[in-house]
Amino acid sequence: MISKKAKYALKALLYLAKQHDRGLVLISEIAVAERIPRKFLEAILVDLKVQQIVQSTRGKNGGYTLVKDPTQLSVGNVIRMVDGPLAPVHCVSHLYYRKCEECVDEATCEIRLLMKRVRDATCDILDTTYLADFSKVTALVVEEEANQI
Amino acid sequence: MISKKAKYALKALLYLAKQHDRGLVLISEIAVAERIPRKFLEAILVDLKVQQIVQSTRGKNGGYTLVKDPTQLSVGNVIRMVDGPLAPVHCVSHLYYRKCEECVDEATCEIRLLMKRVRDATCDILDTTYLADFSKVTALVVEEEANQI
DNA sequence: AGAATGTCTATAGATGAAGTAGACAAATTA
DNA sequence: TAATTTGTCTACTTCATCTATAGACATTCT
Repeated sequence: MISKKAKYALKALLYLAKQHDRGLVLISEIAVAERIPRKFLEAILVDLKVQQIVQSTRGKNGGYTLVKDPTQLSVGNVIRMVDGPLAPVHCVSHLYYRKCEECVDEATCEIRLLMKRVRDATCDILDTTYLADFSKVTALVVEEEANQI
Repeated sequence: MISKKAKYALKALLYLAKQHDRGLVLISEIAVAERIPRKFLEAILVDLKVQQIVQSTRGKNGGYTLVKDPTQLSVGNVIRMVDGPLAPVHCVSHLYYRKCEECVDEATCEIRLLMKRVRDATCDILDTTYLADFSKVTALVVEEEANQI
């Protein structure tokens, strides 16, 4: 199960991707549109800013924008930033690998081999789906590209 | 991430499956062999008993056995019993379905569609892998079948 | 100066994970 | 029957994490 925080982060980023051509977007606008508790969203956006996914400007007419290209930012990426590993057990995670304390022999642990298949299947999906792959976003990206001509 | 409890449950059941021909197995034997805290394992086994996966006898020479056929008991089944849904979000779970509170329109929610793919991929693996599919267990099942001739 | 924004620090309640303690009940066997 | 060996039941603890909320503060624009 992914956390609400990760779901909120995804929705917020997707919203920003949709509005990308509009420039800065208010926290409260995102909060209302995506039904995310405002203060909670604030904290999430700060995290995403630290990760250099979004950018912000303070003061009047301030707000947030996406900095990372939606065609390069995968859902797996976002979830990992917020929730940590996608893998069902640490011992099959690539980026968050940790040995199981109780495991007698990792090399022959059959639970591990099974979980590795689950991890791979999950990552195959989430690491190859980018924000731009969501239809509303794609439409805008295409539109943007058209404008650049 | 699956819980330690679920991992312990799996390991304990796999151990019971391996020892199936030996009759009753002590909690403490499983605990030592699989490095599971004894009292914690006790609680897990009680749960599994309620779910009618295992059976127990009290008193001297007591212990636990697997009641359910290892060729019929899937890993997905076990994890669900302990941890609940395999799906990454409630709204794509079959057995634990729940609407997302914040979701504006479930039918067109693209995060949901993506998560559904993840759920399906996960379940495809875990619901078609049975305890008997683990090599050590299979070996014993085959052996048992041979003995029945 | 004042309004509209994001930022920072602190806190809090609920929940669940992971584990522990100890009295109790049942079965065996000496 | 008494002692021993098992599983059972109830209760508790500890710790972490999730999901927020409150409020003062800093910055920018007009």
